[in-house]
Amino acid sequence: MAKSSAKKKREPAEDKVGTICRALRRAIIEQALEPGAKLPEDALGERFGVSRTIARQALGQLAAEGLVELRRNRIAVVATPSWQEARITFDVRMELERLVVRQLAGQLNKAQLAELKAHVDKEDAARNGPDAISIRLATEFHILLAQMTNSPILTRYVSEVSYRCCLTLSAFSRPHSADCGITEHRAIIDALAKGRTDEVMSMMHHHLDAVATRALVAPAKQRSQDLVDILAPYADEAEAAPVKPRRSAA
Amino acid sequence: MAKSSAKKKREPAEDKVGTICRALRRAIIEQALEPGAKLPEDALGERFGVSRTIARQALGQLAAEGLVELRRNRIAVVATPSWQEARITFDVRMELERLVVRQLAGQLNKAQLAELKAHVDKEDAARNGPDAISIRLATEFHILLAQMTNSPILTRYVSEVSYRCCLTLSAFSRPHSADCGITEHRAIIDALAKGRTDEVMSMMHHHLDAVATRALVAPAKQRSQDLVDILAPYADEAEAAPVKPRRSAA
DNA sequence: TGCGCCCAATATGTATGCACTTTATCGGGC
DNA sequence: GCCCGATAAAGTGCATACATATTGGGCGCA
Repeated sequence: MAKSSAKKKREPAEDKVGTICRALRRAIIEQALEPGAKLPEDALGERFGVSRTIARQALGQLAAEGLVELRRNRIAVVATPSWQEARITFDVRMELERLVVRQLAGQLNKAQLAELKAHVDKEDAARNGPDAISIRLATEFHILLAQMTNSPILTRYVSEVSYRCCLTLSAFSRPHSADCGITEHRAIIDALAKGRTDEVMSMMHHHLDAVATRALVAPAKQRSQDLVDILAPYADEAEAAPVKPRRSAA
Repeated sequence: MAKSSAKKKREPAEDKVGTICRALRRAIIEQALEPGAKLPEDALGERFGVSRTIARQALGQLAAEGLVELRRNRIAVVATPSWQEARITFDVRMELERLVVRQLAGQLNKAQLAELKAHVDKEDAARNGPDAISIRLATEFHILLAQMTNSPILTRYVSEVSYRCCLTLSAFSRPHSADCGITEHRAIIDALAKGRTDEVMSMMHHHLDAVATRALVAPAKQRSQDLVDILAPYADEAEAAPVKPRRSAA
């Protein structure tokens, strides 16, 4: 809302790379693109009406965010987070979001609080819709919080790690096990409004811990992954040698 | 073109983009490139013997890491962190590194401990050398720790935020005020070896807090920046006047 | 003298072409 | 029938070319 007010005759900044990135990000977190899905530069370029150059830049950016994997001379694919990485990813996210609410506690004005509540209402409305939408909205709630800190780097890190958690959810969690608790979101808003710093930090901690636990209770859904992914955790045991897991000829 | 025999030579993968990134990163954290320094694609390409395409990709990656600023249709420049961003950057770093040592406490083998000690010895040897080298080595110590967690994302985030802290140091700290305490590094290694998790987390916290405090005691050195940088915070109010909550500039 | 406009030099934004690598297809030997 | 090597197709790696935007300087006019 506030961001469109300062626009004058600002042309469509022509940010083609950003457009493609946003589209792909959304497709990925809504699970339209599952982990491992191929992303050929040609196809992307054709779909978005740009050349491979632009598609390639977009893929590069998403790779920097950890959402896609870029292998030399190979088709880029949607990243496939490993199970043990999932744990630490959620840990990182917990700490970052604790920082966010620490910054925000007691600092939000009425407009911001209203925006947050409106967003949770949207989550509520989408509760019975497809899982993917719920997950996206829940993630966007956390990103919205981060943006309100007015700190670019905190926003960037929280966004990235949240998207990555989304990806993890889409890789490991069973249907309906991954929804962010809407009630907890409301409680966090309330605690933020009242400026109870320690309390809201603790709430955020437990909230994300609950999400992680619900999602990672068991390494389910592994069946759909490639064989090498299933074997990855076992291969790690013997990682003392710098040997790289090579995919056996199928 | 059949490989006549079973000879499979692994080429050095020719990672040109990565090479340029590493070179620029190092130049930036050693303050050979100060914040605000221009980075024209042509010049980079010529210097590294590649085309603009590659130089551009490298700049894109560094921009994703927050080390360079990319403005549309304008020459890329080394990022100029703002003073209030510096505070939150160090906060993020503190939390991330607490996670690192939490993972590592009591888990390191002798070879790893020896590697850490050897690195601190290098820091010690460089103590009387140029500041830039000391800062780089101190930063690399923290990155080395992160790498030992064997977690790519933790490594990536710690690296990025550490580099960014370096950049902040180079922008704000006065000579000799920024050196990481070597004694504290040794103490951290010792506590890690003894597996005292809570203690080492606390030590890391205070260690980084001390670095931040030494570095950010006062917004000095602003004078050396370009005028536009000094005026940036004030310009922000002009262009986004409407409803944006204003942060008080020190 | 000083202000403002126009134009060339410079630099970025993007598409396209070519070389090389990987992958898929197909035919022959065991 | 199955495995293996050759060959074609597909895709990426990279450089170059051209279009467009910004910057700096010179010239004219008040």
